[in-house]
Amino acid sequence: MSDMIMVKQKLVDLLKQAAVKAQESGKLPSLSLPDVVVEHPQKPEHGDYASSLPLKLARSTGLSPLAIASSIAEFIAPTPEIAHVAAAPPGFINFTLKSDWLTQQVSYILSAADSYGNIDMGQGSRVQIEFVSVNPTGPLHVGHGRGAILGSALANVLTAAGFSVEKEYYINDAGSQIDAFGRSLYARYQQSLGTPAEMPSEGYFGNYMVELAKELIAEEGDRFLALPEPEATSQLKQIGLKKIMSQIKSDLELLGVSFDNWFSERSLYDNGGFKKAMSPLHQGGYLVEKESATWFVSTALGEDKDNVVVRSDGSPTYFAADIAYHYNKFVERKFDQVINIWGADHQGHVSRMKAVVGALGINPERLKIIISQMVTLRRGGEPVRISKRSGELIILREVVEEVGADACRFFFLARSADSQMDFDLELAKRESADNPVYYVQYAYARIASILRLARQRQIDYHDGDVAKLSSEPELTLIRKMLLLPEVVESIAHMLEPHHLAYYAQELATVFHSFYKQCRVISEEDEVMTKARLKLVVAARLVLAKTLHLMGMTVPERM
RNA sequence: GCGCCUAUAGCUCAGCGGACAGAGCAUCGGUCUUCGGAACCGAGGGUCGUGGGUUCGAAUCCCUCUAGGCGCGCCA
Repeated sequence: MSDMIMVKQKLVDLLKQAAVKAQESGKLPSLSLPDVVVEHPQKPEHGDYASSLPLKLARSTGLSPLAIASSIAEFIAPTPEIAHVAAAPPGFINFTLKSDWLTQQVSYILSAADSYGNIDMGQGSRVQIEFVSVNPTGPLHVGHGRGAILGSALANVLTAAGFSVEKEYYINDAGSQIDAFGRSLYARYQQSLGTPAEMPSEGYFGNYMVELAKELIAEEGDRFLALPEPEATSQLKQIGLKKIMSQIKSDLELLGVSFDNWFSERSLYDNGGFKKAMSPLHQGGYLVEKESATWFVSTALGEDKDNVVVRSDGSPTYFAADIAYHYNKFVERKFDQVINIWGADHQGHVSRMKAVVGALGINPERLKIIISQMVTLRRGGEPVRISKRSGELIILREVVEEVGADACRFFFLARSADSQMDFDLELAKRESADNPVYYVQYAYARIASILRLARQRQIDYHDGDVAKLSSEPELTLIRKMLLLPEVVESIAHMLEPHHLAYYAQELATVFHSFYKQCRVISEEDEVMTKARLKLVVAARLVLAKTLHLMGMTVPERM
């Protein structure tokens, strides 16, 4: 529960009520109201909130927008938050918040503490967010890092928005690519032991496979050479998978990304989940036999082609597994909402996945798929090929170790998922001092430093009077702090965590500006010192919350 | 050929139906006796890729075209 975010909602309600009263009084014709939208005006002189409702009503009523604005404004009931309401040309209604209400919010933030910014939008409904889910056939690369950061930040925000969130990694431990991985590993194993062996054409040629083979030799010796090939391949595959997975796990940990659940694709076949999921599709007539394979007739649902579910050799496709997996998410585990974060190369699967979810009798609206566009990696302006199969791949770990997890997180979060981005390692290192990460974290370190001084001087400010905060830099800072719940709400609604990075930067700017203009600890003015210390503590809370939502650290010093 | 994403200030990007289009970096010019200058203040810089349309109102919605990226397997 948050008073702040309620202000916006409260204004919407006030506007609706005022419009109805205006209608009852005859000043407005009785028509059904459009959606009432309240937003933040760009210009401060237009107040804290504004609505263009009168402009929207102008056409249907035939009245001038400004006249409508005046009529409605007249009926806005007084509230403790609002200083004044104004009708402004061409037809806006502007609201300005009361200064004393604003300053009072500092106390509110202090009492809310870590929970400030949390809202009850989700009301505990269950959301599963599945991300990364990279095939365990090689290390993570930078693009995977983008999805990882996106997913974990989004999970943080959704949690703050009152959803019950579960983060999941889907392990593709079945299928032909995993078999190719096993055969590749076997070949490298043999080669390392001096036995000539040929890599499969669909194999994994990265150097990490050679290293993996050597590691296995060091740990297990040459005992697999004695086994028949299928047995050796199968055993090596299992051991290799485990090793790669633990590598992936530790790479993610380095980035500060964790999961609640690691879901094995193979388990869908082992426990009958696959068969269960197919049955509603059979019953719905969505599966047909064609060319001795089983197809999902997505064309019947408006797709441009059908998709094979079971191959002519009887083995299920990746798509089939995905169907079973989503059946498991929605039907077995009963998530209210499922969010998948996929790379741009999976974009073509979005519509058929939604189609199949619909065919399973689940409202496709409950499945949200976020596509994160490609990251192209550069070094000194030169593009670096990112391919699991090239020997020269730049792995995520390397990047994180070079620029740091915080910088990675901020950088990846600072742009929307659907824009592709270039990431130049040289640039990131060379310009690290200008990195916005430091700007934002510096604001936090400054706050920490002020509070250290206060502690050192043993200033007791618990009785500080926030009502003394009245200057423009102070109120500007408070206004910005009050936006956090709205940012959380907006991100939870749009599933666009990049707004966090912008908000963090704005908050830091406003704080730096306040700091420059308002001396906090002053020997002459004890009253002001105490009031401002309260403000600073509140600012620390808000900044820390923002950075934590981004998954970043808060440095006491830097 | 079809589908998805992108095109906004010199650069990197926000804004996605409302009031003169914003930020960071870069450029130029200012601010330092006290809490951390990794700071602050200010200036210049944009016919929002093109051409249509819808609307009282479009960077924002629809269509055309152009350019770039990614997909379109009985791979995953």
